Amino acid sequence: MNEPSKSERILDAAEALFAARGFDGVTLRQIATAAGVDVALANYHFGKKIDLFRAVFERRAPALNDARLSALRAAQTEAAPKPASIEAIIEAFLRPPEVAQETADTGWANYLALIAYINNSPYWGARMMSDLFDELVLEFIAAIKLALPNADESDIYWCYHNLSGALTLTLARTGRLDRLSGGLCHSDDVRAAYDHMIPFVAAGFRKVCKQ
Amino acid sequence: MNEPSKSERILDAAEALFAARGFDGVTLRQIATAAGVDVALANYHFGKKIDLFRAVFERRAPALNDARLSALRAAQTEAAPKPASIEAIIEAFLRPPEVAQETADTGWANYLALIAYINNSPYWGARMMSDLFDELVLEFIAAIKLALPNADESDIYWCYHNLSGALTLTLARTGRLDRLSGGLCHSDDVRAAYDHMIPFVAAGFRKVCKQ
DNA sequence: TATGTTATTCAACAGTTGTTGAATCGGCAA
DNA sequence: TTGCCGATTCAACAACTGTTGAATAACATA
Repeated sequence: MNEPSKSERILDAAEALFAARGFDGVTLRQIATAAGVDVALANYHFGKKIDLFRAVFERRAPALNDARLSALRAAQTEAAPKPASIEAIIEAFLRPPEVAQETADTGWANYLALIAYINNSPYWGARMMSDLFDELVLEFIAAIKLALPNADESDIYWCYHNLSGALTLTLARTGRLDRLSGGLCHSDDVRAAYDHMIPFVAAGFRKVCKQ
Repeated sequence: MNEPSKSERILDAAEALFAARGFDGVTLRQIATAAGVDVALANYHFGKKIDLFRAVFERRAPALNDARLSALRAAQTEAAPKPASIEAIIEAFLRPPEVAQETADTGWANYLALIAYINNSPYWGARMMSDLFDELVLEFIAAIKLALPNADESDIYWCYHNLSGALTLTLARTGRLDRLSGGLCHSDDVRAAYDHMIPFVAAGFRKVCKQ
């Protein structure tokens, strides 16, 4: 495995630090120090600080979108000619981030925590989220409409909102559940989080959409 | 209605700005300007910046905790001698923040957005959240155990995790659902958000805890 | 080798940050 | 009035911020 370039090391360090402390909580000097490079190099490669942030955010998005979309297509193919079930659709939406979180590469875990940070910020992040992920989400919404043909469209969106919230908190890995449960649940146990989230969300969809 | 004191105006301004941009995204000068006071006054009344943040965070917590706890007790009393149902318990947990969000006082909406910000940050906020709210949450967990007597304890905690995530995203009011749904759903419609969240979450609990 | 191009560092800038100590204001008691 | 004390402002500090232009290094091409 060859050494990552300095430009990649900057992205990695920025990814980890932005995820942990947010955009304003990190300085370019902290990033540069963590990456072992000079402060000016970040500007040289990526421009302004906000552009570095965007570069970090965009780096892994295509891979995540691709994994989710192909999982959805696989579920649809398997169920054909009937539409895929909500359980299968939600599984296609949630397993890729689970796999990414479980990877030895901690960069993926950092990246997903960064997504959680942006998704929850009422600030400028909303635009960036929409630009990168809305197209894919609408693909899943369309699939859900087929799975629940009699559901009100707005009900489906509100259910997706709940799904998105549960996923976001899981991605953030705050570790609060560990303390709350007195050690009964461990946030390290990514598998358990998703194994509980998938049936939880699927049941919610069925109930609210009355099917 | 008498004018708020300058110290209260500082808290109000800090509440709104911290909620919108996070701890590091706001300067004391922005807060002072919004409150119409001198920069040094925040230090005089509250000490360091982090202490001002904590003061904002602690100001409305007791009122929220009280509202939730009395709603829980009312639900339990009404159901006695049987235990309160999960639907009733979840309603007691969620309606108080909904009412607070609907209040004409925008301070409450700002405060709840601030809670969402902290609850999702892997950073130092986790400790503050636990200190203020865990005791109350455990009260609700205990009630849920009575409602679902055969459930695994860890399953209940994971379900609460999902509930907490859905609520957190609702409190954040990012407005992302508005764009995603093409205007079909409005984040202003707080009532709709909670009317969908409560049955969604209740069904999730029942499914995962097999009852 | 010499040359041009890219990558990286150095040094410094103007502006902003949280924080503080002294000064001023306001009301209230003696 | 006088004196006192909390509230508020003023002025300034040292440290840090993002950003830039020049200087240097590394490297490919010819």
